[in-house]
Amino acid sequence: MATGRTHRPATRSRGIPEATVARLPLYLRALTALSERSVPTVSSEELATAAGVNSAKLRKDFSYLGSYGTRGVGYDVEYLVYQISRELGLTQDWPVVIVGIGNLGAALANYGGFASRGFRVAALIDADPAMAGKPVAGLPVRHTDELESIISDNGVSIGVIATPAGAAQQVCDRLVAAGVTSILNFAPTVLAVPDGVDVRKVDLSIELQILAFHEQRKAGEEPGQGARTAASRSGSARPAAAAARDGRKGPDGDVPAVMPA
Amino acid sequence: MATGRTHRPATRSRGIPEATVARLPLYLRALTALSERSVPTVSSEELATAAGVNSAKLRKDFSYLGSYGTRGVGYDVEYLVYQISRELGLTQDWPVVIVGIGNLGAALANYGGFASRGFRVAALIDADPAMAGKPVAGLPVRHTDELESIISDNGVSIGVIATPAGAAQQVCDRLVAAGVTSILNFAPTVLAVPDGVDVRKVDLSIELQILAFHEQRKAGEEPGQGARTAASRSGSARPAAAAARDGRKGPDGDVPAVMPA
DNA sequence: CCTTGTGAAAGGGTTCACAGCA
DNA sequence: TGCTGTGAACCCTTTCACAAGG
Repeated sequence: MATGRTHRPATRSRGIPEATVARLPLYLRALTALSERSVPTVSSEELATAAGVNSAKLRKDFSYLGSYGTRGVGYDVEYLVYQISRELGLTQDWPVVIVGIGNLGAALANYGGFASRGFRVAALIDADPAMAGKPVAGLPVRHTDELESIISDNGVSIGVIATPAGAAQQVCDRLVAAGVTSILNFAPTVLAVPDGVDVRKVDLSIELQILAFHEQRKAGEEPGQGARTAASRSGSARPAAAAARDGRKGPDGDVPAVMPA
Repeated sequence: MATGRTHRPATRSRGIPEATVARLPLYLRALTALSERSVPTVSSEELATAAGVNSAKLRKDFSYLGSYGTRGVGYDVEYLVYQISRELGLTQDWPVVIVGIGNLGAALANYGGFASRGFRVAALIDADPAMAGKPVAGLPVRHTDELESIISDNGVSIGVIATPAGAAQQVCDRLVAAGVTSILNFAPTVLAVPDGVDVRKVDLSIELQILAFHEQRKAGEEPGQGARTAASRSGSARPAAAAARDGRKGPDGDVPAVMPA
C-alpha cells in the first residue's frame, strides 16, 4: 500500500534515546531563562523542577550527552546551553518554509520562538493568488508555484504544513520532491513519506480527545458529593489525573482543517 | 513553582494504557472516514494502514477495549466508531473555552474538527479590551474579566491557553480556580497545576528542535546509497551558514508568543 | 557534605507468533 | 481459510539507590 512511513531510520547514530531528545528542548528553554538571569550554575534538582521533570531523569538524560556537571556543585549554565544547542543542531541556522498562510500559518510566522532559536522563516507560501505579495510577519507571501524554486534557492530542509487536510499530502509530496527531509504537520492527516524523511505532527483534536478521555474518568468517580455531570464544576476529582506526555503518530484525513493554502 | 504532580499512583484509570488512549483518536478519525464512505467492515490490517500504525499494535489496542471484532472478517465500522467515541467520552458534548484570541486563538476557534466531534467552543476570551465584542469564528470575544462567570455558567471543564508565555500561568491559575480540570497549553511554558488537573502541551519550537536534531544527523552521514527517497537531491541537510542570532534577544521560556490575551 | 553519574531493578509499550474461532 | 485476540519475548524508558568525586 501507500508507503505510510512515518518512521525514522532508527536514530541509531550515537546513542541518545528518542525520549531524551524530546526533552532536550525543554532543558534548553529552562537553561536559557537562567542564563538571562545570569545564574551561573544549577543543580539537577533545580533545573529539573524548572523543566517539569524529575531530577533522576534529567541526570540520566544528561549522561547520554557526556559528563558536563560537577559533583557537589551542579551544571554550568552557559556551558550546558552550548552543549545542548550543539547537540540539537541549533548552532546553525535552519531555513524553514511555512505552507498554508491562514490564521494558523500566520500565527506560526509571527511566532517569536522561531527566529530566536536556530530557525529562520525563509518563506511563506500559499495557494491563494490573492494572498501573493501580501506581507505577513514582515514577509511577502509567495505563491505555491514558486515552492520548488524557493526550497532549492534557500536550501530549505524543514517544512511546516499548515494547510487544510485535503491539501496536505499534495504539499508534502512537493516539499519532499524539492528536497525537504523534515516536516512538521499541522494538518489532521496521516502523511505518507519516503524513508529518510521525518514527520512530526501537531494535532489539536487528538489532544482534546485525550483530555476528554481523562476528564470523563474524573467525572465518573467523583468522590463524596453528588452532582457531577460532565463539566459541572468541582475542582479536583480523584487524582486519577494525568499524564501529560507526548505521544506521536500520524492521524488520518477527515476533519476540516484550519486554513486555505 | 514546581510542577504540580510529579508522581502518579500509576495510571489506574481503568486498564487502557496511556499509549493506547493516545492512539484512539487516530483510529476514530480513520474509522469516521470509512464510515462516510459507507464501508461496513474493515480488517485490522487496512485500518492500521489508514491510521499509520501496524496491525499488531492496533489489535492489541482494541483488545483493551473488548472483543469488538469478528475473526475471519474484521471490525464493524459503525460499531467501532461508537465504542471508541464512548470510550473517549465523545458521546457527550464538552464545552471548551479558548483564552488568548490572537492569530493562533482565532485559528483554533475556526478549526472545524473542534465542533465536529464532541467539543463545542463555549467562549473566546481575550485580555485586550479592544477585542471585546469583536466576532471571531461567529462568536463575540469576551473580556478576561468574565472568565470565571463564563466557566461556571457553562460548566466548562476544558480550557485552551493560546496566550503569550508570560500570561499563561496566570490564566491557568484562574481557569483552575474557576473549575477547569483539563488544559491544553499552546504557550511555551511549563504550567504548574494542582493534582487532579491534566495538562497537555503543544509546543511548536520543541517539535522543530527535535526535527533539527534528526536533520543534523542526516547531514552528518549522508550515505552514498542513492535512491534513498523520492527526495531528488539529497541536498537536504543544508543548513545555511550562519552563526546564529544576536547574543541576547530573548528566546526562552518567555519567548514572545503569538498573541495578546 | 554535597550533587553528579550510573549500574541495576522495575515498568510500559511494541512486536512476535500462533491458538482460536467465525 | 482468514483474521482476531493474546501470551510471551523483546526493547525502551523511568526510577531507584548508591558509589564516585569535587
